[in-house]
Amino acid sequence: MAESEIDHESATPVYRQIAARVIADIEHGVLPVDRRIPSESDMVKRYGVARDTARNAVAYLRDQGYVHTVPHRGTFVLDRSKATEAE
Amino acid sequence: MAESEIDHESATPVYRQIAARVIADIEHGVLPVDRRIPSESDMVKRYGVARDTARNAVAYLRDQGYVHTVPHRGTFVLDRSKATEAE
DNA sequence: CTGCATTTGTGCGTATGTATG
DNA sequence: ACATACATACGCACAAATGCA
Repeated sequence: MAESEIDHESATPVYRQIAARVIADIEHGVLPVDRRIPSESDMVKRYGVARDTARNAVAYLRDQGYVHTVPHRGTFVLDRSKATEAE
Repeated sequence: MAESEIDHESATPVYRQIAARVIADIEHGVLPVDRRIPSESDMVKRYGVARDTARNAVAYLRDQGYVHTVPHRGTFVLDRSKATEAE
């Protein structure tokens, strides 16, 4: 389903829209635990956004406990089954 | 914890409060001439303010002749001993 | 070991929109 | 109208670490 384009007019920030896609891929198993999610550059190319925005999306995912970033290697899906979230 | 927190209720703008700290560090030699002052990101993290506010603080410091900014490098302490201020 | 591509880290420049006092 | 402040978003440049041929 490619009905998913970034909507710059939406009230939902672009970085949240991108994060939502990654989350969906995680939830649907497209991105299993330990799998590397698309790099910032990938997001820039795929969605035509600024790197800043891609970084924001990744930061958000990290914030939500979905992934963890390894410097210079990438950002990987975390195992949330036994997550210890504080919300 | 820090005795020096930003006071959002103060009549003194947040950016001026932050600038005042940097100035104090300069005056006290904590930040010697040519030393890079905390980046905008640092200020954002340390004081929990928006980048816009951090930028305002730096702009103010520049305005007062305390520092000079080198694009993509950082903002550095100026030698004011022989300052040529226009005031 | 060397060179190169990839990827994240860092830092500033700029602009827009929103909200408050 | 204006200053202050926050959030978002695009752009540019360079550094540093990693991985692999």
